[in-house]
Amino acid sequence: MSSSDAVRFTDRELDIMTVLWERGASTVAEVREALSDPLAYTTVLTILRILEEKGYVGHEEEGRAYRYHTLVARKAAGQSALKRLVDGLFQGAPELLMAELVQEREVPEETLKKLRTLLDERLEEES
Amino acid sequence: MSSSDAVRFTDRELDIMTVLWERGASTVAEVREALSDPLAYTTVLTILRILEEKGYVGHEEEGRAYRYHTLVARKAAGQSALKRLVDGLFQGAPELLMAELVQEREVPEETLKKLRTLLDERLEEES
DNA sequence: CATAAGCTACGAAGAGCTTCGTTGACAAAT
DNA sequence: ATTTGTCAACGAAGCTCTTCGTAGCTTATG
Repeated sequence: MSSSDAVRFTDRELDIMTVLWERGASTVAEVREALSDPLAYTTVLTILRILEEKGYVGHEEEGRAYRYHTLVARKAAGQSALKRLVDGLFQGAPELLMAELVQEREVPEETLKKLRTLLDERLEEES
Repeated sequence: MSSSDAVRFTDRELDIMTVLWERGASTVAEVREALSDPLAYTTVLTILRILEEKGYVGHEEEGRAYRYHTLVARKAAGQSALKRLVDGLFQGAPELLMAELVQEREVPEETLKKLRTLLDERLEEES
């Protein structure tokens, strides 16, 4: 069953969570520097505070600054978003989404082979 | 290559688009009735008008009412959302998303087998 | 003809998102 | 000791989303 999370990020929140996931715990200044869009210091701070309020990040004091860290795994966020996508646009049927991906032009053969391996493994452990 | 759409719906917009995709062209009253949440008539109308303004639906007069129809295929919306998801939460790597799906508990064996068939076909036509 | 019913158009109000300026605290540099 | 720099807190402003009430039009119904 797993928990009914509902982890969800706005566009900007996701930008910032991504920095935290990739860099690890960071200060406001560090996050700001890592972002591709040039945002004001206070803007980054504000969003970090909102993320904290929502329970997605936490912080520890480090000297006079805060160092923020994630409280949700990227994987959990991905699962949650994936479920939302399947439910919302793929009629709750994961296979429709899979088919879409498999048939997409841009996936290289290499990837498809890896996926088949994965699938085979999964199918074996099924029985 | 395809076009750089950026088809994107808010929660409520998606609710209504879904009705239109599933029922086909519909009047405001019909959409309203098909929705699971009880919304005021004008609320539905407003969102349909917004969707039209954004270019996602069109309408034709039918008697004194309008009949709304989609201008974007559900498939296109799905592809667009899928790309956004992969880029945003799966590091641009579709195989990560696929792995997630394949390893999910809830996908029945039947589905996995179908998917492998699909994969095999795709891999054959590759060479 | 008057009234009721069914529509669309308009606009407003509250909530959330995004952005940033200003303020006030504290420490480092002159 | 005064100035400069770095930081968090606060709050405001503009935008979108969501919801709905009211107004105004047109066609049936009494």
